[in-house]
Amino acid sequence: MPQLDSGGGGAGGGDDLGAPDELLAFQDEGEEQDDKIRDSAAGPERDLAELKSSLVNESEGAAGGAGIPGAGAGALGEAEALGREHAAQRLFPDKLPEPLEDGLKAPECTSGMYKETVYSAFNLLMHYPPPSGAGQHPQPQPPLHKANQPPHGVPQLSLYEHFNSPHPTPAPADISQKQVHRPLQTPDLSGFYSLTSGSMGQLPHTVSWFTHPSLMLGSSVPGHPAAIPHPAIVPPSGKQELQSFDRNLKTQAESKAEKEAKKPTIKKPLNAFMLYMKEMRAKVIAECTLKESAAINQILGRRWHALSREEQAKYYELARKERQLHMQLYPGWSARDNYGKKKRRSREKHQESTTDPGSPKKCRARFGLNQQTDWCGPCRRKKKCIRYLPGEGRCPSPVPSDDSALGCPGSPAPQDSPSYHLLPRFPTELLASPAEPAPTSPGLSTALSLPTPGPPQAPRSTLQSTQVQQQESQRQVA
DNA sequence: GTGCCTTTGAAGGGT
DNA sequence: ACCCTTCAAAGGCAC
Repeated sequence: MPQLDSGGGGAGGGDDLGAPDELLAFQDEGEEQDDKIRDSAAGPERDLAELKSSLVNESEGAAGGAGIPGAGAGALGEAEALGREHAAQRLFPDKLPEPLEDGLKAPECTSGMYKETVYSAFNLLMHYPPPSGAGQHPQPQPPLHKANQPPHGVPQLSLYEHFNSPHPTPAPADISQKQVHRPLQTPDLSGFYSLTSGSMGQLPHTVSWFTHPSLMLGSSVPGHPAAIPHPAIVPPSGKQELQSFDRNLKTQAESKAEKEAKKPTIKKPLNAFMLYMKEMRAKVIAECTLKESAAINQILGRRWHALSREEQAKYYELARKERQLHMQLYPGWSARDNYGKKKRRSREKHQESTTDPGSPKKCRARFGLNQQTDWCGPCRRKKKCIRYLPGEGRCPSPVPSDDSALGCPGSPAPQDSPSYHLLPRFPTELLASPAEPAPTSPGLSTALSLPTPGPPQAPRSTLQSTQVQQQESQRQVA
């Protein structure tokens, strides 16, 4: 992310917040977190550490009251005291923290995004009423896919939102099969991610991950109420629920394959822009009376570029915390795990592009269209096939001050931006809000100040592509 | 019912 | 190191 160059003078937040620097910061998270904890900085990391510490001790107490062995007992003991104190305070707060989203949706509240710590909502999990068997030996739990599945249509919460939500969605029992393949330290945690000693070592500065409240609250943990789901865990879609007698008839291989199919998907943590979109989508929809996400996302993309560094920094920081939390929750998870789950198009697409004459690339080649920008009329469904030419890369996109500056030095001019070729699909009159002649927000005004639809600027556009565009425009009008 | 569209960022594999 | 691909959210739309 080039928008955020180094050298920001902000205290504490003056680090580079772009993606590469995020990584650096993330890699140093352990020390940073440790320092924050020690330095008593009132930040989310401290809350997390405190809560984790308190939960660790709760867990250990439940396991027999064994103290913390080893040299780290002292430090953890302090954290324990702190954590218990905080936990006790938060177990009976006068007022529950407001859902983050409410704050985010109000522009005037965005500055206080971190006033309520990211992980403070962990405490909310403690408010879940314990099951009847709480405190007793864990009983086999029925599959929670049905019972605890979020209502259909309920948008998935980000980690941040989830742990700040007063009504976090319940968890599926088998959060992931991954932990099944890992050496389990305790069968009680089989429903969750176990933390092996190796994975412990991966988190030297954090309390063992199974002390995370969402895990501690698992039904398998004595004394803890019902399992709380992780928002990134999504039960597999489809009708995989089988009757138990059916399962018994399955062969082992089948059941294995079935387990694979039933494996809940652990979603990727949201990046900064995704978090921004989640927050601003409703606002844009309200302002523009648009609902089509593709158009909304175009606007949001422009507004994202129009954001100041400080504003973007909030989301980069939020995304960093999401990734951090995600990493702690799922130490062995890889984004690769979800490859092919959304769409199995990698190989198919590859095959298609090499064999199917009707595929976008082939089609464009046949008609002499620009692979990046030209419309692909002959394609049946694709209006724009290739977004980026190999080697051209993405627009470095320094933060533009206005719409005209959306083009970047050394990059295609705005009118060559692929988005502009979507104008026939999302005409200006549609992107503009008829209910609001004058946009209320500057960002929106820049976002909506789209160029009028027209053929791409020469010399990139060929006559053919122009004709295709015109046809496309006529088709849209019709 | 399924996949596409559209955006940016992150991550992993390949070269 | 760089490039490419995929996925993350969202909801209308096309097939």
